[in-house]
Order: sequence, then structure tokens, then C-alpha cells
Amino acid sequence: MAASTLSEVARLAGVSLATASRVLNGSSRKPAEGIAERVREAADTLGYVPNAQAQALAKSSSGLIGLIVHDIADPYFSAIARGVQDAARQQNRMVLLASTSGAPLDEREAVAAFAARRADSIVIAGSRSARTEDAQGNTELAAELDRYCRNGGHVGVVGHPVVGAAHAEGYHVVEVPNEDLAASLATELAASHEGAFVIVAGPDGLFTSDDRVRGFQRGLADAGRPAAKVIRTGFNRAGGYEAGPALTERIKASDERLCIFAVNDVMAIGVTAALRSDGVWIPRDATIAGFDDIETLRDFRPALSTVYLPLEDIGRLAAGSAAGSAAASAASGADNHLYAGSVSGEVKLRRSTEVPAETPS
Amino acid sequence: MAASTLSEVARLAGVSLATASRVLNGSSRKPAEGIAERVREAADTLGYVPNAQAQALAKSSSGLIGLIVHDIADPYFSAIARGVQDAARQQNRMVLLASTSGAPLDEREAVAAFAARRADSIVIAGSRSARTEDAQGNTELAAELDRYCRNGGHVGVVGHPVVGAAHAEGYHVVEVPNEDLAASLATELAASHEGAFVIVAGPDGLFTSDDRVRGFQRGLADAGRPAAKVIRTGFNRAGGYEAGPALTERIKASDERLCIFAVNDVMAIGVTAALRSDGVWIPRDATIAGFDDIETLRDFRPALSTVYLPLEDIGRLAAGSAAGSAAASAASGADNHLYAGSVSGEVKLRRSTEVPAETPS
DNA sequence: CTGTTAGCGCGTTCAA
DNA sequence: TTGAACGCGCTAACAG
Repeated sequence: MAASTLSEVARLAGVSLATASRVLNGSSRKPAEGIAERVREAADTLGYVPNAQAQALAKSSSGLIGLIVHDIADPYFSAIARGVQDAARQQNRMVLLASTSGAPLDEREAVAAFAARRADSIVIAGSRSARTEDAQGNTELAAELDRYCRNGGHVGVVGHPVVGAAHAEGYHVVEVPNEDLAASLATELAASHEGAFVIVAGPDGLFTSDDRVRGFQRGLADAGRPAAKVIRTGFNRAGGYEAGPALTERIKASDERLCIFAVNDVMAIGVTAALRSDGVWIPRDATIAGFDDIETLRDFRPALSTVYLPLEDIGRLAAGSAAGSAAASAASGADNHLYAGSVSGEVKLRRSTEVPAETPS
Repeated sequence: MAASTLSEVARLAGVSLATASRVLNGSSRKPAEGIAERVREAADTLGYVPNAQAQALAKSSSGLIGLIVHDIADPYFSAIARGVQDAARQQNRMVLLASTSGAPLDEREAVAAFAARRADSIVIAGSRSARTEDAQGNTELAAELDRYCRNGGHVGVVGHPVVGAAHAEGYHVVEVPNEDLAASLATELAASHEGAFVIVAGPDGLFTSDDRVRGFQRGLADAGRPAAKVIRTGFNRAGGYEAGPALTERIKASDERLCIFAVNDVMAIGVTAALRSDGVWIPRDATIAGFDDIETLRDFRPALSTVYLPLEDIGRLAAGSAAGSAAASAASGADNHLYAGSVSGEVKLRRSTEVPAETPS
């Protein structure tokens, strides 16, 4: 990766390094236009590309935003990534990507790598977990983040603070009202559904999943309904699919109509696919709702009832909380290094939870 | 972003910089274990994180892979991104992300930014375009890439070479047999479909789209069928949706069954949604096929006939062609700086192109 | 085997 | 305004 350097440009233009630097990169002091033109010309003929590494080293600011996701191919994360990317663009920065499949230790490693690259800020988009097997990983991740923040880094976390993380300066959280929205969803569903409810959830300890389960149960309770049974499975499409057989059995065994709440859309899709292969049709034989309102899934049939989440905005906010700390602080009085803004969602009832008016042919 | 430096560690451990460096970062020379332990301890208590920028500057190798996509939230690109990410992980590198919405000038800028960061290699995943309005952008992009390659950079392009790019050392292309696969698709469809065909394509000049159109027409011709009419629209879901009305009209006007080929899956989904809103049902009133076999869309009903593309492998290959140049060169005899490997796909006929056996109730 | 030294490419003080 | 010199943090030649 050899390329022409600033000193080469300076020599060709017959000026000093300092002058060339002032011309080519934004400086407060503006050299004479005559000289400037010569320098620019020299840079052009040499095909000069400033070495960002060296600039970063000299200025100690890299122009990098680190983004940590579980899986970039998951539409949930790629939507957030788009938001982060957008914010980065506006801040004139670039996005460094890391996929960790959710393991705290991998995330710790990613944070360390970002810190090594002196990323200006880090966005952590994956759901936090409180599972015992993740305890050590969480501790180490928290320590790594803490150190990063202490060194002047900014962190934006989506959803929940990292377990055990200190409320350090520069540490921000984009709050996602998973619980309240799930409660609203339950309330609305309870209004039209008379049978029982079942929740297809992610592994115990996964905050996002747990929040949605808790909220849904609360909504049910508020509506005077008994708590739903909870099936634990993987937090992805495959997990939903695996939950299929148990659900099929329950549906076929009872005359009562069942309403399934899968804690995210891709799980709901997995469940639907599994049920379908068993001859159970939505919404004829049972109804189902998801969460996230994933864009790619909106054309699904039956249209999936779900909760819309402004994923792109979430990413933008998380990425922006680093650069726009001042604004965020101004908006919220106290506790301003924890708060990075919050977003709201919206319950979307669609065909998958419609109660059929009458039996079709 | 201040952090403890190597010299601080060295001082605390009572050794020289060089020794500390040798201990903490991989070096051929291994210091005595007693000293090494002291250094590691010092690094640990200081929370030392090596400055990758400085390392890169000294070694002139950044450990960065630049990835250029049109839109990271598009499942096609996020699947490729996953592959790139995976390859990066294996190479012990990190991925730098840039979304450009397909404008060559934006891509040029991204390449420059990657070059500035001294990325070891750059992967360009978006479709190339030969539209006249992109001519200047293509030229500049090609020039930028050329310079990058000449400076020792490696480039991996998915699908088509950048228009006008020199076949420079370090320039690789992952060939995607869009045309042949589209021809196969046409052949298989022609075997069971008796009516006319229509193609819903992207803008004229978009290589990926044009290739698929050409291949499909060729397959049709080989099967003794007349060429399909081509509707030009946006290369995304919205484009497909917009093509709906025209298709509806055609379908309702004629008694003949129509088979639609949308040049990618998301367009096919858009078309399907539009038709459905007009009361046209797939595969009852018409059939449709897409291209890409997007994972998130596999649970769609009616199941979409399409052409499977190993997107993740494509990303892996494109990213690997930089690091594994030697292997790639060995595999292909001549022309080895252009060839980075090729992939194959597979026609997947599903329900969306099934001819109904008889009319249901 | 260890320590010293000279860059890597650039920003930024200082004098001039 | 311009230029010379130093330092950013680290690696890789040397010398010891």
C-alpha cells in the first residue's frame, strides 16, 4: 500500500510540508492562493491520497464508528446498520463492522479491536443477555467498554445497558420501549381474541426477549386474562420453526382458538412456516403476531400483525449520541450520560390476527 | 481517545520499547519468559490497547477490508456482507462499510476513503451500470480504482468489472453466471408454461439486470418461444410494485396465461403485492419467478420460483481474492489478475410458477 | 537476547 | 504568511 506522500507533493510544488498540509487538509491558516494552486496541482498529478492513519495518529481522532451486531444478514440488524451508516455519513465518518453472533466475549474482542483502531464511538446493537453462561463474558465486556469510555470513547447501546457497565461519561443508551409496546400489543389482541395465548420467546435471560414477554403478560393481566404459557427457543427464524410441533399439537388438541405471540418477526415467520407444513393455517386455525415490523417481511401473507420499530432511527440515534452528546445532554436534564434518546413504536394489527368473520368454503 | 502507550508499559515493566513490542505483538524474536511475564502484567494493569493506527503506519498494512454496497439493508447486499465479514474474520481483518445507493461518484468517493485508510483490499458488491448519465462517474471510479491497485491495493468486484477499469494487477472479478442461469430458468419455465412471458427489469444499462434479461430471452428463443416484452422499472421492491398496473391490465385483457420474470426477488415480491391488490392471484391468474433466492423471502407464499445464488460465498470469494491471490492465480492459468473464481447457482421452481392442475373451488 | 535508533506520514507548535 | 522541528505510537533494522 505505498502511495505518494505529502512530502513528495510538497517537494514537487516547491513548498514545505507544513504549507502543503495546510493547503490540502482543512487548516485555520490559509496560504496564498497562488501557492495553494501549485500544491493542489502537484497533489493531483501525483495522485496524492492523504493517509488517514497518519492523520488519525497526529490528531488522535480516527473518524471511525464501530458497529457491533449479532448478524449483519439479519434484517433487524441490517436496518439498524443502515441508520448507523447514515449518521456516519453525516458526521463524515466511516463505519467499522463487527458481527459477533451475540457472544459477549466476541463483543469484548470487537470493542477491543475498535478501541485499538481508536474509533471515535462504538454502537452496540445486539440484545444484552443475563444468562449465567454469559456472566464472565459480560463482566469482561463491561470492563473493556468502561476502559474505552474512560479513554474518551463514546458508546451507544441499543435497548439495554451492557450488564454491569458503569454509567461512565460517554456511555449512552437508546431506550426501546419493548415492554410497553408488548403490553399494548397484548391489550389490543385481547380485545378481539377470546381464546388462550402462547408466547414463543427467545432464550431465558435475553433482555429484549424477556422485556417483550413481561410486557405481553402484563397487558394480558391488565385485560383480565390468564398468563400465557411461554415456549423458549432460539431468537431467530430457526427457533420459531422448532417451536412449531409443540404448537401444532396444542392447536389440534384443543377446540379453543390459540393466539401466538412470537417475540420477533422472523421467529413468527418460522412458526408460521412450521405450522403450515403441519396443515395448520393462519389465521384460520390460529392467529399469530410478531415484533419489529421488518420491512422485507411486510409483503408476507397472511400479513403479519406486529409492532413497528423505527430501526433506522434507532441506529441513527445510537450513532448520533456520540457526536451529538451536547444536544442529548441539553434535552434530558440529569442522568445525561446514560440517556441517548428514546424511540416509540406502534402496534400494527394485520391479517395474521384477524378473527375470521365466518367460515369460508 | 488517549490511552496508555507502549512506552508507558515498557517503563512500568522496566524494559525497552522494543522488548515490550516483541512481547505484546507477534514478533519472530521471542524474549525470555520471565521478562515477557513482567511486560504482560504491566500491560494488563495499565489496560494497554495497542494503537492499530500506529501499527498500520509502521507496518504499512492496515488490516482493513473496504466493502461497498448500494444499501446495507437490502437482503441481497447484507447476505454478501455476511460473507465478506466472515472472510475478514478469518483473515484477522475488519470490515469498513460504505453504502452508496449505486451512484458511481459516491463509489469513487468511497474508494478514495478506503484508499486513505490504506485498506488492504476493497470489495465492490453493487451492480455496475453503463448508463450514459453514469459515464463520467464510471471513468472517475475506474481511475480511482486503478490508482488504488497501482499502489498495491487489491480489488474484488462482484459480477462485472467496473466499466473502463484497467485489468491491473490486484484487480479481481467474481463472476456470477447471471445470463446462463436466467437462460436455464427460461428453459425450465418454458417446459411447463404455454402462454406468453413478460420480463420486469431494472433500468436499461444496469449490467446485472441486462444480463438476466438477455439470458432469459436466449432461453426463450432456444425453446422456440417468442421474445418476452420487457418492462423497465426500478431495480427494487418499489420498482416491482410500480410495474403492477401495467401487468394487471395485460393479464385481465387476455385469456392467455402470463408468466412474469422479475429480474430479482424483491422486485418479484413488489410485483406480487401490486397484483394482489388488484385482485390478481399467483399462481391462479398468472405465474412469476424472481432471481437471487433471498433467504428472508423463502417463507413467502406462494413460494417464489427463483434462481439460487450463493451470496455469502460470493462475498467470501470477493474478499478472499485479495488475501488469497496466490491460490486464485494457481487455479486459473492465464488472466489471473482478473479472475477471482466463479460461482454457480441453481434454478428453484416453486409454487409461484406452478400450473394449477385444475380449477379449485 | 535486549536496547537504541530511525523512520512510517502527518499535524502543529514555534521562529523567522 | 511560510518553514523547520518535534511528536503521535509503533515496528524494524541495527548495535550491543
